[in-house]
Amino acid sequence: MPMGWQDVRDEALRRIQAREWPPGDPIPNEADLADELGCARGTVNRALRDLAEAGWLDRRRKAGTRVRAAPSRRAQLAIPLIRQEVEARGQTFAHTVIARKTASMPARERALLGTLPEDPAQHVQTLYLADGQPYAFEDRWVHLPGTPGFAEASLDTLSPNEWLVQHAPFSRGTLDYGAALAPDYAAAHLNCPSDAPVMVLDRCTFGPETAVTAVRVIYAPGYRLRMQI
Amino acid sequence: MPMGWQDVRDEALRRIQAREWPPGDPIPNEADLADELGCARGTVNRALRDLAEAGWLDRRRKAGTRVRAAPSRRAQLAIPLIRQEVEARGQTFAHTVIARKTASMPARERALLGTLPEDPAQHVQTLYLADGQPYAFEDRWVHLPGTPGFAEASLDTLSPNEWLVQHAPFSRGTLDYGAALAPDYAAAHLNCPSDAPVMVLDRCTFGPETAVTAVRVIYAPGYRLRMQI
DNA sequence: ATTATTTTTATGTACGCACATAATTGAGTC
DNA sequence: GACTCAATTATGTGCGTACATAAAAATAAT
Repeated sequence: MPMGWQDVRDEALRRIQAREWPPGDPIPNEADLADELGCARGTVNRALRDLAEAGWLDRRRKAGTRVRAAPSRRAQLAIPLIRQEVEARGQTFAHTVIARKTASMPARERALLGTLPEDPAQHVQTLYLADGQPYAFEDRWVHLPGTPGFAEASLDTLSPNEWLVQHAPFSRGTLDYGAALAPDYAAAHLNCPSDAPVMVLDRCTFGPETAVTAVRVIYAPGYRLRMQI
Repeated sequence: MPMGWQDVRDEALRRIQAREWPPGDPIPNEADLADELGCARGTVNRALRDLAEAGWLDRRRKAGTRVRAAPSRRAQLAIPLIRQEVEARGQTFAHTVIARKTASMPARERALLGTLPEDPAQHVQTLYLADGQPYAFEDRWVHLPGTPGFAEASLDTLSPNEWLVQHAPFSRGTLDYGAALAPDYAAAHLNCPSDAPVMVLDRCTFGPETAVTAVRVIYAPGYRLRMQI
């Protein structure tokens, strides 16, 4: 029974964790390892590539493969739609569009997205509910040149979040979490005191060509962001 | 010049984003795509696997490959040592161990780690500084059976964070961020009012065999958690 | 019709080979 | 010694083939 790449991966990880391959040290090259473990170099390559992506190894052409001294492990955060987030907790999801108007984008959002003052934009405020209770308040600016159809879209069945995910191709973005006291305008909708500590998410989304949207999400008190290594 | 797997990946992503392959629909199989694009099936396989890992596609044996209707994209958060986090901002890093004593682990941490009441443990409180200013306050319980040598380790040069990363093999863990008002005991050290909103990180770490440590990190006001899609 | 069994099929993985590429090493030169 | 440039070498990638595996589809049995 030959070794699969997952077996090679597990064995290599064992040696790293057991300090047989100490931090900072180079490990044998792919050909030797393949020889030792009795598999093809391609198999070893895939296993080590996987460990490198997970942050255990540093690989450079010719320089070889080394065990990372300070393993900067990567946590993966699956970014779900708010609907999925709520429904995964077994609660019913709903949303209400509180305000929506076409206007010119404020300087802060323009700076984040790199858009022009004259670009048409739309401002949408939405409240997300879980089992009827406020879950998050969203303050969103949509860059209309990057989101054809949004200006005319009804947001009754699809939330702005969902509409954009389904209709606006997006390729990259940034997420920026912080803690703050609930701003007055959000606290009113979230049904919480305005001095409650809340998580605030600033998110920018870009399509392959142009900016899509800048959002500030203010989560209700008690929200937690969970992820795994 | 033949297509590399990254080219295939880009072309497939373009078709997804251009709705040539609409959400929910199956895409051509690997063999046909390879034929069409003029490359080997392995190349297509790697490209599509990559897109599946990034959340764009759903793949199942025999069922084929489909475009995800609701792309649950994944953000990657590189979890750095606090030292690296500080130094990356161009500030000097320092730490102070405020308290350290061997004691039995409280029920809350025991529940998180799944350890026994009689297991020896150590409690360490540390203040992390950036340019001399408080950066984060850490309240840590270390499970000694999973961290041989820690009980006797000096924490003068290496912070608990660094010591554990370098000496204790860890394989998986959980991260849990939330917002809270700075607790009194932390506010005193962080030099901030006790009603300031702060980010709180609860982190559990497990080695291949046994639990390693449970930490609560209270970041100074203004801390932001950044990541990218 | 329903259930059990076989066939089919798309993806998953492995192998061996070849060549590309980057970066270190070392030789040669001033 | 410092610099230039070529040889070396470990990883990165691609191809064609082969077989494994899971699950859908088709067939046979009840």
